[in-house]
Amino acid sequence: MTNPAGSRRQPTQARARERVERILTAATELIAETGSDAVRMTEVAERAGVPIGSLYQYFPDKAAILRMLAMRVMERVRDALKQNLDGIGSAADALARVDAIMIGYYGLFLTEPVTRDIWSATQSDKALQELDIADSRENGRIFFSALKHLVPRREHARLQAASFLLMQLSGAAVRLAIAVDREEGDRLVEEYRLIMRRELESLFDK
Amino acid sequence: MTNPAGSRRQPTQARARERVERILTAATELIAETGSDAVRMTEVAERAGVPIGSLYQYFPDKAAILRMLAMRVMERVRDALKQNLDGIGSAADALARVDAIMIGYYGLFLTEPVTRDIWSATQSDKALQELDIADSRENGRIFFSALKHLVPRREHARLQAASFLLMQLSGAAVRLAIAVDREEGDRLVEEYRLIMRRELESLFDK
DNA sequence: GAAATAAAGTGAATAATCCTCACATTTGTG
DNA sequence: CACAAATGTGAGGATTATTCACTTTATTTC
Repeated sequence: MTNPAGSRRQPTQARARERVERILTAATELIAETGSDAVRMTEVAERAGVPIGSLYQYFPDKAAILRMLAMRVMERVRDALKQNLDGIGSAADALARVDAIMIGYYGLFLTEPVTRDIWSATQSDKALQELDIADSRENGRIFFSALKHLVPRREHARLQAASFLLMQLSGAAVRLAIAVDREEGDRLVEEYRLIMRRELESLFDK
Repeated sequence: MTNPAGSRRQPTQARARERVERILTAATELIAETGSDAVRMTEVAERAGVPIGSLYQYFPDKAAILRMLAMRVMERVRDALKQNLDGIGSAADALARVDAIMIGYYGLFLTEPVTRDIWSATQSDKALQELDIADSRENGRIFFSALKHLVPRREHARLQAASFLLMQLSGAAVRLAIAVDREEGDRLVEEYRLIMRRELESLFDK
């Protein structure tokens, strides 16, 4: 079970790794074109230029492909989060960082429609919902670590809960924003940034 | 297309209405037992004690059944929302109402696990995600109407965006809370109530 | 560098499951 | 009661995910 997207053979040779990439690329394109439900395994195989059997060599089932793609998006978001949170100096600094995180988060999906399509599909199965929650939890931990030295007197339990919750709410806000038209989405993200800022101020207070 | 869950024959005779109820009940039970993905149409038919053809008499496809169930849950939530928002007198009153709404919202899923299972499944298909957004929008309108007389000077666009966003975030917060263990869920809902309260205060301010 | 082992590749065949449709039965109506 | 409308039925067609027995290619061993 070393393959986190499910358990099948792990590609070790370069040839196999390329093949897996081809499969993922083909799946991504098809999801963007027709939505994840309408994607057929044979289509993925055909577009990737591999026989159907090869798909099942590396992915236990169709959902695993989507899971893998979702995990890659999550990784990118997490990397950006880490980078944005690195070396926070003060409370004021933290507020600016969080603002930047949200703008970047939203921007990622706006500028890469393909990424958005994958992300939207990420709710489409129970395993993915669990993955999403685990992801928020992990991001929450990172967020918590970055902030806790700024609020040494704030009880940890609350700060942890707030971090976890904010990560999940941020995802929800962004998902909503990219699902509506651009103008409204912008307004929603702006409003959410105010909410987040206020929550942080509240954690910093006293 | 009078049937909002899709378009098929609308049951008019009592016999047919009962049948539809039996189908929905059976589907609900199976979703609770195995998750919506694993539910087979033949199983639903068998448990409901009707032939497979009858399912398709009233539901165009499998997703329509889930859609119908989700809509019923949404209706219940909406009714509770309306009731809780009826005749708000003051800003302080509004804060109390919103608190009650969240507690009731969370409580609904805690006390009725079956309802929770349906609700969790509500993300499992694109049409349902759209339904969820439309639902938040409608709830946002109701929320907006209930509050706008309290903040006549606040620009409508922002209040509308905030209402819409809060309804969606509330759903996300509750979904998260019921997905984790009880203790943590309680803490998350509590934190979210603070967030919501602060957002309202901010709208009332100035 | 030949033999042995492991990894990767293959696609026709199988299995799972949704959904249809032509016909039977029941209910409502003049 | 005769006729129309609504409802009920389930074997089977259609689609599509997945398997698996076998071949080919790469890597390791001696």
